[in-house]
Amino acid sequence: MSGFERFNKILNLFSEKRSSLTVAEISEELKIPSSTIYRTVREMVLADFLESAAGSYFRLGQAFIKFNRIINLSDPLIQAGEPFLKKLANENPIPSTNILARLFGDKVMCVADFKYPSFKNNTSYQKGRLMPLLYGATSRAIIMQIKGKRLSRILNLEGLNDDKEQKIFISGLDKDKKKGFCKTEGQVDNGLIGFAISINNKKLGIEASLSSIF
Amino acid sequence: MSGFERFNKILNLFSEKRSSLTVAEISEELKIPSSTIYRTVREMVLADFLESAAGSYFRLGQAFIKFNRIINLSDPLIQAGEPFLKKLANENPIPSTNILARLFGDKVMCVADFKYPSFKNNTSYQKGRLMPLLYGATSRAIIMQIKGKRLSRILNLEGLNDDKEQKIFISGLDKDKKKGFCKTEGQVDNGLIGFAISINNKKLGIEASLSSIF
DNA sequence: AGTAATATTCTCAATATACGATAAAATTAA
DNA sequence: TTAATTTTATCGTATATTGAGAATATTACT
Repeated sequence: MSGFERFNKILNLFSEKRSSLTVAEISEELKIPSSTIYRTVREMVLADFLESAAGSYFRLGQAFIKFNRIINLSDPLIQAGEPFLKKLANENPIPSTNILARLFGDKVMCVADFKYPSFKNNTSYQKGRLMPLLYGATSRAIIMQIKGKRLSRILNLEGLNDDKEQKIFISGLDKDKKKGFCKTEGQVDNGLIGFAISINNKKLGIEASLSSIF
Repeated sequence: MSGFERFNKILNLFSEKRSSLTVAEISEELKIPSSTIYRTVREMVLADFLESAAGSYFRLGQAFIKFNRIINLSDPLIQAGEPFLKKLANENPIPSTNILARLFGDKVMCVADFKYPSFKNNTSYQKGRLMPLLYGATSRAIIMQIKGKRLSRILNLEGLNDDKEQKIFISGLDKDKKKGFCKTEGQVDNGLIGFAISINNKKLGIEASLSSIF
């Protein structure tokens, strides 16, 4: 295993549910001797990718907050779209959450959001959370842009293996394409309605969507 | 140079001002052959720490957005303090920005903020931005907690080398300690006033502050 | 405080792997 | 199309990384 691979594997042990780990736990998970993990963890702490917490636990470090800020300030999609999100929320007569989401590999991630103050529901699309591609208007308006082999590869990855089902799904997408927007109800969050349109920029390699959820 | 070190050095070339780089630029900056950089960058792209942009440029990748979210959801200081920030802003008769900041090494970083909607000024303390320790109430309420050798080591690092000046600075801190809070005017942002109190938790190794700026 | 238990760092020799020079291929620009 | 640039692949060598185990430091407990 290469050095970087280990580094990456360690970080990916951290999750919403498991936000701190001991060296012993990391060592156990990755089946790597703890002397090696100690060394790597020390490096990562020094570089602020991890920080040591109480009880010999380690947590994700401030480097992520720092780099996240740089992305927010510089990402062309976020820069272009964020002001628009507020406008959208304020002009919408119904209180809503408004989301800018992007395709990364075979997952969708919300990269910017604006929640109208009086909108009280919780939505599953949250900045930084990876979401599956098949459900919800936010995701559909993205997958709508993909076609041919790439599309069916992704559908398979997402568990839509059956040929018939794929065809039905794709013909549904085609209808939305003609309409120019997606509307879904309760596909992701019970009781919530999503409206979405596609955004893309070939030059920048961006496949995204803009959506309102209410 | 170790693999991890290179990885870290590459990431730290990215900044607010320079948010995308080519392999040639990275190679030039780090004085490392581009064949090596290509290999490393490829690994980093694969792991979502970088993403390729238009014109053979590379940008910081979505991994940072993802891990930043995990931190926001799990960091004990943010979890405990964030709801309080809103309350503070709403109860304050003057529109303000309210900030939770933490010490990392020898720099202060804002980790959570809440800006009252009608507060229109821009403040230098922004989530994820590293700030120097010596100026502004936000930082003073943190450095107030440090003493002895560690304090003077940090003061030296921050450029306060003169012995006399150090004493003056420290006696100023002592006065604030007695008062129990810090108040500064225009030390960081012209025309803005900051109020701050210290927060710390030895068990968690957290040295922080809660501040209102208006 | 003193002792036991854990956590962390250090040492060192074997080995894997990262390195960089260069060539080849692929992509982009003209 | 050709030329220029970007990216990947190859490969022998040097070197950094590895893991076992010892040594030390820190924490927990009595």
